[in-house]
Amino acid sequence: MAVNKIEICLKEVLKKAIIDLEYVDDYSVDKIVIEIPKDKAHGDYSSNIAMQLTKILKRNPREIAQGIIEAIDKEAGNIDHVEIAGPGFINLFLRKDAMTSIIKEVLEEKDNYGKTKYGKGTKYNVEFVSANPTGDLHLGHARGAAVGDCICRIMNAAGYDVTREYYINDAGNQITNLALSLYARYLQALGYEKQLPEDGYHGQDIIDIASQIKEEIGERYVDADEKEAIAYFRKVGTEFELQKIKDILNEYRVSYDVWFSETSLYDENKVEPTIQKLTDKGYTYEADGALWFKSTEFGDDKDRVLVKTDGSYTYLTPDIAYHLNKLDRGYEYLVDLLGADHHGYINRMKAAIQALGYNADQLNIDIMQMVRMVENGEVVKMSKRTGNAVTIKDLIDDIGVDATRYFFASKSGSSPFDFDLGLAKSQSNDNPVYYAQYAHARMCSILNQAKNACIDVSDHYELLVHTKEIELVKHINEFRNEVIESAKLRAPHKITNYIQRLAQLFHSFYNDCYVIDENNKELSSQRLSLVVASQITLKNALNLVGVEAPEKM
RNA sequence: AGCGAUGUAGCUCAGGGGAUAGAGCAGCCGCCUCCUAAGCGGCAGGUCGAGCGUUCAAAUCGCUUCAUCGCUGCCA
Repeated sequence: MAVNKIEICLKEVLKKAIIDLEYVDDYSVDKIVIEIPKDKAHGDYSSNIAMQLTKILKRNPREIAQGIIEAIDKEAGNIDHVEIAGPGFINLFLRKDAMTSIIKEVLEEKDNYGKTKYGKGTKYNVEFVSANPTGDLHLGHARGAAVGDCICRIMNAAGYDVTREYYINDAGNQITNLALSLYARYLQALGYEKQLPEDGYHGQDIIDIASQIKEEIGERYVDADEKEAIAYFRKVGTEFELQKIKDILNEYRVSYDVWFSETSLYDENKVEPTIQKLTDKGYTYEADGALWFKSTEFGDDKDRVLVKTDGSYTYLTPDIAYHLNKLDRGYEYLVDLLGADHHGYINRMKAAIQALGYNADQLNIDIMQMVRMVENGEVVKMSKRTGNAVTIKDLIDDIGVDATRYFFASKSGSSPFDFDLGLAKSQSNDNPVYYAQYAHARMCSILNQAKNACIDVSDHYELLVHTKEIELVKHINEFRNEVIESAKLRAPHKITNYIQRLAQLFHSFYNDCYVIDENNKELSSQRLSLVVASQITLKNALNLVGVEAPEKM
């Protein structure tokens, strides 16, 4: 489904030409590729249709192209002239005013410009971050949070119905461990001797929480039954940690629709019936005193244990119940954003949902490659200030929400990347995000000046014929396509690339085309319309990656 | 050993069948009596890890190979 009027029109015109020429009986418009050439000397758009047709027609592509350019209806396509180039490209040069009509559309749609119904309201559940509530979120989570949040914003804009979800692992051993660690720190805070568990949480955050708890409850659990005490610290520890996670994500401008508790799976008895379902379908067996899931029947490397010899579940078991629950809630597709260290998880979870009657392609697990912090070419594991792993908080404090988010959103999640903190800090003023924000501030400044000079936007644009104006208009015209592409690939960096280019084209236009000119109000007014369209588009694009569009800098 | 990811400019990364391979940062040279110089214009910088294949066309697809990282629990 195409959403760009000009492109639809050009494809129709090309289609009509090849049918009129009897090159083909019929041809799907979707198969006709037109693209914007990198080099504008190759036209506003180009098509490789003649080269594609060589296979069917068994003729020289330039010959085929010659036929097409003679048959093409230039009037209907708003085409100025057509050229054949290279091996058989058809380069289309549009009339100068062909694309300026997009300005009017943008001015009318305002905040909605860029939004489409492309996704047809398909229900998606996107789960991301889902870190255990046992400590602060760090570097890897910061990447997952930024990318996940951007994906949701972008998919929403492209017309998908997206639910953002966080799975809280609040039932496993790690929470018991948290409780034991807190209990120890609590007693220590009151001056009692108590050893931290061997594999306990040694971080400063645990000490801080314990001290807060001490302030609230005093010595209440000093002489209490240990079981009772641990149950208390389990509950209160999870609440504290979760609240910290919510607070920092909020500060990071990441929001959720659903916070799903693992414990609720047990409270609502979802786990045992899930195992039963697998057993009923014949996908489990007992061996070595454990209950196994025959995941190999669905392409996994080996079968997986569901119930351990000691009767407890592996981590996988509640996770299967959780994924089943999500699918049963009516989402057509699930997306999980996971760190690269969890990639082994893909096959077994896909196996599980297939065993439970769903399709493998309903679960999309996007793997986020690792983030390493590097300084002077050395990998740094710890924050210099706190001595702990680098947290989102460190990033926000050091380089700011906008720059951090933009930085993560700019990189494809599938490539590992080295985050040079020293560089990010020292060059924060030259960070690409400021380049884009500065462009926006400039636009707003012009808008203010125009208001003072009593210049208003125009609804016709025939004077916008400068190269810089045309280039800017063409890029604005591409925005909806770019949002759709980005949504389909779940690739926010497509949007930051778009933003970068938009800012660049605007800065260049700004230098060559003076907007406010009291002696030429008509041109001023038309240019002002272009500035408004640029400002709306840039603001909407920045919003898709959760970055502010400042009016002043 | 097997599975996965990655290898593109000095650095961090885009491009993922199509024309002369791009951006930001770093470097060099120019541009403010005029809407924000956090800007613009220009220069320099590349065996797209290597090899073989598929194709009219390969950085892009396939195979081989080298390198780096991750995973290969009845941990979560």
